[in-house]
Amino acid sequence: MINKKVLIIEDNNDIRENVVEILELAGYQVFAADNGKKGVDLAINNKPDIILCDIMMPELDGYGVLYLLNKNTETNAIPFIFLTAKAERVDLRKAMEMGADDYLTKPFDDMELLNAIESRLKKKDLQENFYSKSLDRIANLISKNDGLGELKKIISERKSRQFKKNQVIYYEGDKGNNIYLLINGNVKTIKLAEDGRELMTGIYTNDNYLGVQAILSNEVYSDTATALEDSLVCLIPKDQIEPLLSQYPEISREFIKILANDIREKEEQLLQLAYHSVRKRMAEALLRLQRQQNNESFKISREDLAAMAGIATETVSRTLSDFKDENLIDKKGSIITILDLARLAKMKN
Amino acid sequence: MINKKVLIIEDNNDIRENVVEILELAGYQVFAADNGKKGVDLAINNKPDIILCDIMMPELDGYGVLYLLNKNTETNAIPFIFLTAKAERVDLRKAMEMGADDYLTKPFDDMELLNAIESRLKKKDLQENFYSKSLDRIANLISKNDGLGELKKIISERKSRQFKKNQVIYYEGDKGNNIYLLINGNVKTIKLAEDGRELMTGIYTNDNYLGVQAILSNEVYSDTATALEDSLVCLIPKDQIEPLLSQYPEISREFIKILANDIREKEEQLLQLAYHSVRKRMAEALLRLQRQQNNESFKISREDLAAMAGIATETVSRTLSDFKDENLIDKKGSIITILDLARLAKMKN
DNA sequence: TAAAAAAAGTGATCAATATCATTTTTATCA
DNA sequence: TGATAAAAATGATATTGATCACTTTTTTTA
Repeated sequence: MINKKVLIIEDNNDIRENVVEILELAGYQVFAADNGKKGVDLAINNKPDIILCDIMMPELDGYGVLYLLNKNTETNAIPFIFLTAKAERVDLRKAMEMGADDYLTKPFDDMELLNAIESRLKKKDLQENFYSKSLDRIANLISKNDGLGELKKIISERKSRQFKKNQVIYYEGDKGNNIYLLINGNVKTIKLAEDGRELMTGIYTNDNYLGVQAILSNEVYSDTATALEDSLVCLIPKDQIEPLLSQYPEISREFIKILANDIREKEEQLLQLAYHSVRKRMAEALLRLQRQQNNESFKISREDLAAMAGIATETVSRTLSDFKDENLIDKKGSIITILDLARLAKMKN
Repeated sequence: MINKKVLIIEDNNDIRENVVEILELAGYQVFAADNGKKGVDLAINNKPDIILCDIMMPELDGYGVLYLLNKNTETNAIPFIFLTAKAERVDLRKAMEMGADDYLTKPFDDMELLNAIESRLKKKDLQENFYSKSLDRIANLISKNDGLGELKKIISERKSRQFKKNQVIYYEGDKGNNIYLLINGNVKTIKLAEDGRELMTGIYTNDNYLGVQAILSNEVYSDTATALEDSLVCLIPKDQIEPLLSQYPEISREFIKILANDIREKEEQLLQLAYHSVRKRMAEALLRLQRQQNNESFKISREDLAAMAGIATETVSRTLSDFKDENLIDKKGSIITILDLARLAKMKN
């Protein structure tokens, strides 16, 4: 087996050299950088299997490193571990939402370090394993004719990428670079109103494509996609999609269907927002979740429900309580179970 | 010049024979049917230039004849004149909205009959003339490469069809048979809520395509398209579109763009419906109309405005009155003029 | 051009739901 | 596990915009 490559980015010489020593002893091939900029360069040129990175650094701090590596399709799937002093822990949450996979609090001992690296590499392996298994399912979805075969090939050759709960996959207004195929997990797309309230424009699950509209129309993303739970995603770059579209009409057809469906759903949603009561909109949102998850039980925050139905969170709470009293649903914390699907669907107001 | 062909459908022998006699004397080639069914057959087989049709008839009444001929792409562009007894005038309005071009009240004299036919044929000629002139404009829109050239050819070979104000072009739930290219006029698409209120999902003007989503996804129309004013439309049948899609990726691309745009607009509308105040939604609707018509002044009913913004007509009246007081708009009857575009666009609530 | 019909506008009232403030429950972390 | 933070629920209140009933204006038709 070839030695795994580790990149350490850390400005403190003592710590950095110490880490290099330990890792080399443990049999890893180690690259080291003493600031963020050099670190990013090393990452891009050497494609390490895992990256350790300090937060407070001159030139480019750890957040910046993570941000840059995430933007790059060649490096965004590499596991990323932050090294942090206790004081910096406050804003670590944001970092985790940006896509960091783990963090180590300084000072850490040898075993802590080695365990963290090993377990993260193992998780990554499991993930890739899972991805290649998922490809069979996807292969079945994409029927067998020529053009779609090409699409399948591209998907199977791409690396998957894990997005953590609440991590943003793309932002509204970002230049569209990828179509995202959701292998496993749940993702919402939202639009932000001027006053900061958000409206959920879509909710996606296994085998759904995200960002199709922006890529195919050559525009920026028109909404923000956020993982509702840890989600495994395959990124299909625009420049790989485009030649397929001109060559294989079947692929265009496939995407046209996705878009057309999207329009139908959005029109339905429009009608609901315009004229349905809050009760009815709540019911519709619950049914949509049930359909999406293919399960009577699901976990969702009141905030997300509010964004789905376009109402206030307090009103969501009240309406859900009413529904529970009427034995339409059951709820325990953030887990909601639909008890009477038929009656929920027939709700008049 | 070849004699124009006239079809008369009338169960009363005296009237029918009299009409045949007059028309033949006037130099028309005349076909006659004594009931609706035979009339429809004759129309389909002989492609008359104009059809005269009684309303009250055995077998199939005049409305049924009009309905059937409208459904048929070969006959739906033929001018259609109703012959009606005074008593039947009450429900004639519906007939006109179904697409009848004129009506004659029985009894009518020779000159009335001949004038009606002649003026209708002349109008039809003018319309076709206008259509072929419009084709240049459309040719410029559709750029020059191969596939789009094919599309252009199809459009230029198709007959145009005139829809009258308030006439329905297609209904929500109808099997999608055509893409409609709006040559001239204004069309709205609406969805009907269970309680009968309608929400405008789109508004279309010159050079816009209608029904694309249904045709490309092979589904039924997801909304109802109605002419807001007399509108000239080119019908492009599904079976002519489909081979183009598989052959020419440029055409798929063209339609993909249309769909993607549609999604963007609908998402924007969703956000507005969800969180914007009535004032703001009214402002957005007015701006949308201004953009659409490319003119600060436009004619629109309070009812349509209500359907656009998803609010009650009375509230539309009130809000417009407020806007007028604030010198944002001017209004005279159903004609609204935007006075302060910038301030309307910046409206906060 | 007058009469009739339709559309638009207005006032009063009411219901739905947002908002604010607070309490209770659930989830997270050392 | 207990402490702390976050999420959910609840109560009181305010506001928006729908609805109903009616008047006025505009448009259509004979």
